[in-house]
Amino acid sequence: MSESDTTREKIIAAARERFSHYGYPKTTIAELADDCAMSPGNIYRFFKGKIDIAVEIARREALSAVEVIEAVLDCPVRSSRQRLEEVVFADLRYTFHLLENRPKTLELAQIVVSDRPQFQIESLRRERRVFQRILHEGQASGEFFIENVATTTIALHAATTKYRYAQLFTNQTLAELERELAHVMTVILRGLMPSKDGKPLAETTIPSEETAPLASAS
Amino acid sequence: MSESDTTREKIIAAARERFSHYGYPKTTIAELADDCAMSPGNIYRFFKGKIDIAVEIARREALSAVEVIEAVLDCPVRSSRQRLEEVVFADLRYTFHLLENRPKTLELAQIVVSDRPQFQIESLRRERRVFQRILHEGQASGEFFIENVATTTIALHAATTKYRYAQLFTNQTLAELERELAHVMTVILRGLMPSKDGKPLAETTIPSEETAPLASAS
DNA sequence: TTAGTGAATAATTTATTGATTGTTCATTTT
DNA sequence: AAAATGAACAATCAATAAATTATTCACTAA
Repeated sequence: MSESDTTREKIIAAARERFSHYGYPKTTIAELADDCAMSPGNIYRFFKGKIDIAVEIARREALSAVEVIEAVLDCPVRSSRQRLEEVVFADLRYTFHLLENRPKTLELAQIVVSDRPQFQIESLRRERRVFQRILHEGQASGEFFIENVATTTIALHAATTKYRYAQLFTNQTLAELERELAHVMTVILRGLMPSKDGKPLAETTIPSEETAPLASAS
Repeated sequence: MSESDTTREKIIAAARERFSHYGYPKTTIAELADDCAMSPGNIYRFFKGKIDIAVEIARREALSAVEVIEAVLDCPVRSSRQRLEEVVFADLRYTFHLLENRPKTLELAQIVVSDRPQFQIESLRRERRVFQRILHEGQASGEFFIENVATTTIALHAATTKYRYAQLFTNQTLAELERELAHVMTVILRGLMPSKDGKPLAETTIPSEETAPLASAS
C-alpha cells in the first residue's frame, strides 16, 4: 500500500523531470522505467497509459496553482476590494511567469486538455470558486453590492479571461497587461461597489508583486 | 489600369472561392491561374506571393466584419447603453456564426496572422475604435460617466475578449455565451453609468438577433 | 498473492524518397 | 512598352518504408 504509493510517486517524479526538460512526446515509457529502475511493463500497474501520468502531473500543477491564488485569501487585507485585486493580479502573474519560465507546462496542459476536455472545465471551476468566496465575503460585509453572486462571479471570471495564459492571445509585456487589467478592474469594481457621495470609486492601482516569480522545478 | 485592376479582382475572386472550399494550403497557384485563364507566372505580376493573396482576402473580410458592427451604429436606438449592448452582441454573434458556417475563414486568418502579426493588431484596433465612438457619445450626452474614455475603451475591449472567436476558448453554445455576456455587460455598465436614486442599474438583457446569420459566400 | 519482468505486438513517429508546388525569368505576344 | 507565357529551379509536401514506442501478457521472483 504505502510501498506501492512510493513507487507511484517515483514514477511521477521521473516523469515531471523528463516532461519539463524534454517534453511529453519526447519522453518514452522505457526511459521512465529506466529512471525508476524497473521494467516498462511495471509502469502499467500504476498508470493505465502514458497520458494518465501527464494527467496526474497536470492535476497537481493545477491544484497548486489554485493554492497560490488561495494563499492570497489568507493574507490580511484592508478590504474585499483589495483581496479581489490581489487575486486577479496574482493569477495574471502566476500564469505569465509559468509560461515564460516553464513553457513545457503549457504544452503538457494542452495535451491533457485535448483528450480530457473535462480537465479544463474543472480547473476553471476551481478558480471561479476563489472569486466567488471573495464576492460573498464582500457582499456579507456590505462592501460590495451584488444582486446575484453566482452570475457576477461568472461575469468577473469571463471578463478576466484574457489575463489567464495571456501569452496565447497577445505578445504584450507583463507590465502592459498589468496596466490593462487595472483598467478592467476599475470598471468592474465601479459596477460592484456603491459609490460614496457622488464621486466615482478610485481607480485600481497595480498591487506590488510580493511573491517570488516561480520556484524552479524540483 | 482599370484593365489590370479587373484582372487582379479576378484572381481574388478565384482565390476566395478556392480558399473557402478547399482551404489555403490545398489551393495551388496553378489552379488559380487556370480559373483565371492565365499562366501561373502572370499571377506574380499582381501579387508578390501566394500569402499576399490571402492577406488581401483577410483584409477585406476584416473590414467587412467591422462594417457589420458599424452598421449597428446607424440603427436608431434609445440610448448609448443600448448601442453598446447591440454592438457587443453583434460582435459575438458575427464571429460565432462565421466560425460555425465558414471554418476556413478562421484557418485563413490564422495563417495570415502567423506571418503578419501586425494584421491582428490592426483588426483589433479598428474594432476598438467602434467601441470608443460609443463611449464618447455616451460621455458627451451625459449618459455615461467616464473619467478617461481611452483607457475605458481598452478595458471594455479586453473584458469582452472571450466573446471574439469564442469557439477557440470554449465549447459553450451561442445561447450560453449570450447569457454570460449579458452578465458581463451588466457589471461593466454599472461601472460606467451613475445609478439613479439608490437603486442599481437594471441588468442587461440579451438583444434580439435582427441580422441574418451570414450571407453565404458569393 | 503481490511485485515485477521483458519479449511480442500494435500503434505511432521519423526518415527517405519521389512528386508537387511556389517562384523566377528569359522569352513571346499584343 | 506592357501583358503574358511557360520552362526551369528551389522549396515544400505526400507517400511509403523503416525505426521507435506504447501497451499487453504470459511468465518469474519475492
